[in-house]
Amino acid sequence: MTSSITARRRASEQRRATILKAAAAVFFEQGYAATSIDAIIAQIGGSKRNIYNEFGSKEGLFTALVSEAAEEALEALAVENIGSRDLDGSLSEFGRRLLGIYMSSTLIGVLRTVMAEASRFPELAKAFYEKGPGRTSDRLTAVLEVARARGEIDVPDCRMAAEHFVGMLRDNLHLRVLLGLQDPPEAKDAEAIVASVVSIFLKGVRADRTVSEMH
Amino acid sequence: MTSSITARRRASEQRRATILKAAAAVFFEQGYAATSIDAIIAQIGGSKRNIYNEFGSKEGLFTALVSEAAEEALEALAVENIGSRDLDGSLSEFGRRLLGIYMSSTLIGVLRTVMAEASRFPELAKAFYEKGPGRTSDRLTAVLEVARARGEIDVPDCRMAAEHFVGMLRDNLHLRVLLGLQDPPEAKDAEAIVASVVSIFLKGVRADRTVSEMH
DNA sequence: CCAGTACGGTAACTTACCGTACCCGTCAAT
DNA sequence: ATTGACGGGTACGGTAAGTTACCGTACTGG
Repeated sequence: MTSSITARRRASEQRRATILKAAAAVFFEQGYAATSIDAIIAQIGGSKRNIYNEFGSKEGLFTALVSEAAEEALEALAVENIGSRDLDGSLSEFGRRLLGIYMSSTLIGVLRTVMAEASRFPELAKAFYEKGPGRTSDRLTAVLEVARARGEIDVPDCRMAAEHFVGMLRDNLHLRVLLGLQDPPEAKDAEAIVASVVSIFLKGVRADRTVSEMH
Repeated sequence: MTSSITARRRASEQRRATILKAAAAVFFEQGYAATSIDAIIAQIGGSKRNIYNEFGSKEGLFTALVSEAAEEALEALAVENIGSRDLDGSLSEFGRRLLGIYMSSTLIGVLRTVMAEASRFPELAKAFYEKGPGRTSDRLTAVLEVARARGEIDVPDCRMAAEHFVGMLRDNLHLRVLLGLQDPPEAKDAEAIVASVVSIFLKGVRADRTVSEMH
């Protein structure tokens, strides 16, 4: 009895996941308006009732897709506290994760569609920003403020510096990937990028030796 | 006789410009697929024959729009050589212009649509990148290499550093503007951002004093 | 074994829109 | 003044797509 109920629920979740996967492939490739429900169904079989029963409408499917994809991609950031080590280690770890996420095909697709549909789904854009890049900014700002309090760095505005740091990771390479002109970098190249970013940034914000030697 | 011909040509160019302006408003707001020719005509009056006579098709109108809008926005970068001053001045000037362009409503719209439609119009994405961000990278890389040859800076990879620099200008603030969550910064705030970026970057890449004092 | 229900497939309905054709007014040249 | 070309407005063909009505089916509970 209950087993059949849970079996049904499992099947339903399975269907839901299948739909979302196919929807991601089409929405993230073609954009919202150019994507047809038929195109999604053509990938997974079945009929449109599947989608309308589960998500109610095209908008419902799209918002569910973006929310869940963003959530999934971004949760890698939220797991544990990163600011516990020294600044170099924190920034490196931060950068590694951030770059990996930004270069993931999921987040590339989310970025493309969320930017494109920002005027049609403003609340989606807001939710995405706050859960992802906004939270990242907050976290990194806090890390920098601790370092500033310890006299390790010397910047007038930690938030601005934090935003510059994440910007360095979304540089022209990231833009080329977004534009489909290049594949995401291999792990080795990504590591080199993070090292370069952290090196320049750290040297750029570090307090002068005279100051850091004061304590 | 000839006066009427030139008058006609002027009128034609006027019409073309009017169409492009209205097309920009709609395409950049709604995206390619969601934009209807009727919506563009509704803004400027006239009939669709205007558009089809001038641009042939919806695709033709779109590619013409993106090409010309990008060209217009990006030509501010190409005017004169920037690397003639000292590095600080060059980077500041570079940053000022770049930030102004990236925050302009025109380029915000171009970025949104070019990213979204990259899979449908790959050659458009390529042309945009090469004329804009790619050229910027090249230019800045050259500036940095000159500075490195003079021993002013010390970085392993000037191109990578250049890309990081432009990335710093496209930080989370730029993302918020792209997502429609915030208006572009006022001139005063933009100046502060550029100053912060140049300060951190310059300090981050500057050669150690022991090295720069060697000559 | 039977009634009820919920789900899935077919297909139709309605709308939107690209691209084109037609009709009419306007304006210029002879 | 007449004629002809051009452009505005409208309507239409064809197609594509979002959404829903209808119906069969399979599974739940007694």
